[in-house]
Amino acid sequence: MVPFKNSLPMQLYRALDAVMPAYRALFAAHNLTEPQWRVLRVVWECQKTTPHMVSGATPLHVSEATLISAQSLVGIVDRMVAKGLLTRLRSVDDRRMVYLLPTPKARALAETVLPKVDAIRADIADRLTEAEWETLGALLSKAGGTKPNEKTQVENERTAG
Amino acid sequence: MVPFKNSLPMQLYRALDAVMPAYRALFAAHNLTEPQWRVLRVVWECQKTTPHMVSGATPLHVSEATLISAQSLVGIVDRMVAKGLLTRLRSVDDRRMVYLLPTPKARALAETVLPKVDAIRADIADRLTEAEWETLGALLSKAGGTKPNEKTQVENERTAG
DNA sequence: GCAATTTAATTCATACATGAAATATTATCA
DNA sequence: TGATAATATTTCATGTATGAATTAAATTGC
Repeated sequence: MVPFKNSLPMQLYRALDAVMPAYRALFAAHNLTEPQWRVLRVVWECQKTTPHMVSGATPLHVSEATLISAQSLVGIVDRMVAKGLLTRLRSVDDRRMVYLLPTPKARALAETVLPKVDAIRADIADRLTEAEWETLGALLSKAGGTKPNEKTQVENERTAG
Repeated sequence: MVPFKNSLPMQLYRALDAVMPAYRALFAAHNLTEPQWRVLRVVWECQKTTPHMVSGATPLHVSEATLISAQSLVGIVDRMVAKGLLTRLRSVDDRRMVYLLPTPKARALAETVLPKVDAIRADIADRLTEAEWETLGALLSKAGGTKPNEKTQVENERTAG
């Protein structure tokens, strides 16, 4: 029987434990939690890539892109709205729908934090070669039951939305 | 800039999202949460591997082995005690110390669940070859900045902080 | 020998995760 | 057309994570 600490979940959790503190410290320095950053990043990306297609940033889309459940998202967005980072806009066409929009403050914040996030990423990137990163990514998705070339759920939703 | 979804954290979270539901469903079927299972497993292992060395199962040890912070562990252990799975025993030598002991009920539970956990693991194991698993493990620890025989993050955090 | 520090466990406040269920709205089809 | 199903979001209850502070006991320095 595989020792507990060599199990796939524990190896994954350990890897996360190793890389996340640096990111979280950065986010905390900007009064953001990690989930809040993920939401901000996705909402910001949606605005940037499709400036006129506000419909991209529905809670469902953000939920899928961030791997944050819809229920969790409610509270996260609540707090971000309270902090003046997001606004909720209910659709007139389909009043079940809500659009999440970044405020100017949020956009500025994203543009401040993104380079620093990338700096951390670049630092971590040095630990492996290009080829190794590629192998790791492929093995991770394979271990997760997703064939390398197969589209992920998030991707499908993305292209669909 | 690396797309958000191809970042190491998101790849790790996706892999966890892919493998954990099966485990969590099993744990839930036995009225356990995932952290509770981790604690149970470690406490049970300590008992099993060193039957007379009760001192192995201190909260600190469990915290390090499970990657659960000491504060979180308090509540988790509280609930497990309430469910009759653990008993807390305070040391007479050093009254700051507590030993966590599995009840007979907990031991029976562990022996019921462990084979099922291993069945899930075996199922997942088929997705990669032996060599690939080894590569994945090596790359994960390398990506985490930990050389194979180096101490874990939790330990480092402690000694560093 | 005792003040200062360290250590182990815990508490507290805030934030997040999860399954189940509720709410409101729109789509389906017999 | 009107009951029913599906969809998007939210609420609720319970459990967990995290940083900061607390308590109690043990160790160290002087």
